[in-house]
Amino acid sequence: MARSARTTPRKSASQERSRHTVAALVEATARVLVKEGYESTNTNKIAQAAGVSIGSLYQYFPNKEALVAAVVERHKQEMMQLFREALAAVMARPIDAGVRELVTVMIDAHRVDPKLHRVLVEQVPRNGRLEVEAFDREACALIRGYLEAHRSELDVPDLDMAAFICVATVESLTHAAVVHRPEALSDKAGLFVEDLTRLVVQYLKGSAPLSPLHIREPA
Amino acid sequence: MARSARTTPRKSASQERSRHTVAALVEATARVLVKEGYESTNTNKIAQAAGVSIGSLYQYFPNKEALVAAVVERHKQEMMQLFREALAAVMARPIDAGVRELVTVMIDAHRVDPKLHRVLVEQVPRNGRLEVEAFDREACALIRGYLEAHRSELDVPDLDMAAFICVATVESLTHAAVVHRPEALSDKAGLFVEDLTRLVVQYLKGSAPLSPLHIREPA
Amino acid sequence: MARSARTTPRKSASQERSRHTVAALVEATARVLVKEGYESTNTNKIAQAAGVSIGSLYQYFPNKEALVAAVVERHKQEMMQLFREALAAVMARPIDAGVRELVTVMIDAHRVDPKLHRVLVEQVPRNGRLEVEAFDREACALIRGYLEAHRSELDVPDLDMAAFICVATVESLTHAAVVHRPEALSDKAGLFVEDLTRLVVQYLKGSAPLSPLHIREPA
Amino acid sequence: MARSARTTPRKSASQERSRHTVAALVEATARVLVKEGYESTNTNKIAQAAGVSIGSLYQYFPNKEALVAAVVERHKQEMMQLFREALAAVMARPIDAGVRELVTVMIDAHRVDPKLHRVLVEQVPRNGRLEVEAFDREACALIRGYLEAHRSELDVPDLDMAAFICVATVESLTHAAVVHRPEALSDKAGLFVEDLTRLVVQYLKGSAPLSPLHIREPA
DNA sequence: TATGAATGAGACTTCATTCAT
DNA sequence: TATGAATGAAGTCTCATTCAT
Repeated sequence: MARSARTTPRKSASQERSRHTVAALVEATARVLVKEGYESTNTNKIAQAAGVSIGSLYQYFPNKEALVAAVVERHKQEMMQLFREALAAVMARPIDAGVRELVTVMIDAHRVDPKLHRVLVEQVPRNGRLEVEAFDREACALIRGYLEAHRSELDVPDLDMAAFICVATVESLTHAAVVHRPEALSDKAGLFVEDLTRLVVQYLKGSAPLSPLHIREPA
Repeated sequence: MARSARTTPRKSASQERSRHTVAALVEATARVLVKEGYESTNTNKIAQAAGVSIGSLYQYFPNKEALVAAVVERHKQEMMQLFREALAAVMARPIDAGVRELVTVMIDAHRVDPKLHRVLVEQVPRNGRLEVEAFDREACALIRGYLEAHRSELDVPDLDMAAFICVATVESLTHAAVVHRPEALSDKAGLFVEDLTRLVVQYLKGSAPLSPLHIREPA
Repeated sequence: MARSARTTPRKSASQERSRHTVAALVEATARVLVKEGYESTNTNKIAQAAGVSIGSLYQYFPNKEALVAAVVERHKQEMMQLFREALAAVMARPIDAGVRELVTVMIDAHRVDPKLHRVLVEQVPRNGRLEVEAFDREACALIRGYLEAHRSELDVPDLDMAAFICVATVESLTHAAVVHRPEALSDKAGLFVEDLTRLVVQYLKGSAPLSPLHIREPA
Repeated sequence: MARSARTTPRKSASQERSRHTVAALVEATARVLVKEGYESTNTNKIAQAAGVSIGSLYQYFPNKEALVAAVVERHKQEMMQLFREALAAVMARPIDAGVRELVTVMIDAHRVDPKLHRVLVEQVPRNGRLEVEAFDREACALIRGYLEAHRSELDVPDLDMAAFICVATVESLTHAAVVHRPEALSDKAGLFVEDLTRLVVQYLKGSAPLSPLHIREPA
């Protein structure tokens, strides 16, 4: 199968035309992915959709996975960019207002190209190499910074754990809502945002410690 | 063909030998899936692993997808069974104790066959037909029953939304922890369970109305 | 492939139940052939259509070809029977009335089970063994007898050739009309019969010898 | 699938190399068909016989049927070409000389590649799509033109019917003779041509109205 | 650098036939 | 004698990738 190989572009596309070809290929991959699904996506279709010969495709990408990886990367960067900007804008605000804002931004981020997002999350195999890795390390690190800056507002023992839980919770609930319960976002607009915000904020602020009696010893 | 075709078994395996063959095939599919990953899994390997001829495989399953769907179904049923039992046992207990128990069970459930679970969730394409659908409707319905029974303890506006959020949160955090942060489960044993329980319980009990006033000092 | 083998039934179906099973299989083969076409006909479908197990099928027929051959044979016998009867009834009548009658009978014969006839003629491969052999030796022989009995009415040099030409002409034109020009049989009812009769009768009676001038020497 | 799919080539083979490949495939199909018969012909054998990879075969033809269809088409064109030329050459000649010439040409046409012709006619399933359609519409139309030009020589009520009968008669008798009675063409050379010519000419000229009175004494 | 024809491994699937029960 | 589960040879077709032009 020769399905070993790297997942990185072949040349750095220094020249103008090259850059254009590469961009066309990545864009075409995204389009084909959305239209056909991962299984039915193949390099011939991609090349055709890009208006590029199959030979040229392999000039720039060593294999199909590399193309998909490029799409994933581009998509991640777009979402991350929104997230970074939102976080910067929110850094100084207190937890609950900040979280609500971030939650709103995450939902919007999932709506940038929801069909593509869905294909990437649901159909693209994640073999270690090719991580959509929703609960991304970078997002965790960024959020950790925010939490640190607001340490005094929080009541959690471990910031790493807290960051992980926040990121994972928001990401997965947002994704689930966008994909499986679109009505939760439209019908009862606002309700989902509020609930999700409350979920996170209360967790972080830990207003009501659980009664110590209920703590079970590890099995 | 763009991957059409059904995903349901071909005969109901009325006779003894058939039943055995079908079981062997499903089991073999699970093993191959874990060992090879979804992409490299093919009907020949499955037939061989099952000690069955390729012809017999196609006697009972129209294609690879149907085999994988059977594995998914079996896996879902196993997890659901654990979940149902736990819920029944916990029904009378108050929210915080109950949630902690359920969270514990869910984590255990993810450890029944974590490698298989991971493959099913991460690599099996979910084309609508073949839903792993982690945040399963059935789980939501069951949890909704539990929440209803404890309505007085709760402070949430919408039980459907609450059930959805609980299920999705626990499922995805548990999965993420098992898969991406195994250390969170072993290193700081108990901490993850506690955090996750707290996350859910505080959300449900809504003890702290969201307002910037509620800033608490660290414990 | 093991596609060598005989084309004859395995047992003589001496017993009652056997005879019934054999008949059911032949009938089922005909039905499946009509419904599915030759290519898609297979022994499993035949067995199922006959309400007989695949094992039993092979008890009576060594292979698929034998089943089809049995259908062909049955069909040929049915048509032949009509032909024999008509010929007997017509034996004493003069050529043109006789031919008209025979032509009419042949057309009717093609309408007994035209769908089956079409499948047998158009789709069943004729590998020497399995001859539909439209211009059948037997028909030629029978017709030759009729022509002999009317030798004085005829103007043909060679009765074998004449019989062959008559049979082949009527058979192929009738078949072509039934299959490709059904309108020729319905729209202008009678016209086709008249034309075909005239074609044959004039040939046999040779009313107008071709002018000897036009005879070309063999190349 | 019950044999769906198209029967038309995939690309039009614009480039030189392509054209060569396509030609090689069609030629190889004809050779394999003759050597192995339709049933045993398969795409692997064709590709190998063409000295082309199986992949290339599928680049140009979607399936075996399409290849066979191309062979049928080519064969039909070749025969049609002979027929058209003969018809043009004969157009001005009177019916009996013209018909004799055309009959001779048709026999010769069947001898261009008689083995292939036999396989195409006898073994290739004719599923509507893939019509050998011996009594071809085009031939009927051409002959109709010839008959029209000689309307005054004829005594037939309907030219369409007459054209159909001529074409069908000559085609099927010629085929039957070539395939089933080769001796009729060699042993008594000329006799078959004469008989067939007489058959057609007398039918067309209708010199002898059908009536029992017209009994003639043997020559 | 671009092109697209060619490649061929290998996946999928069918179905005639056997054989243990 | 009937059954139908099992077999596996054989065929179809796809698609990632190469390479001559």
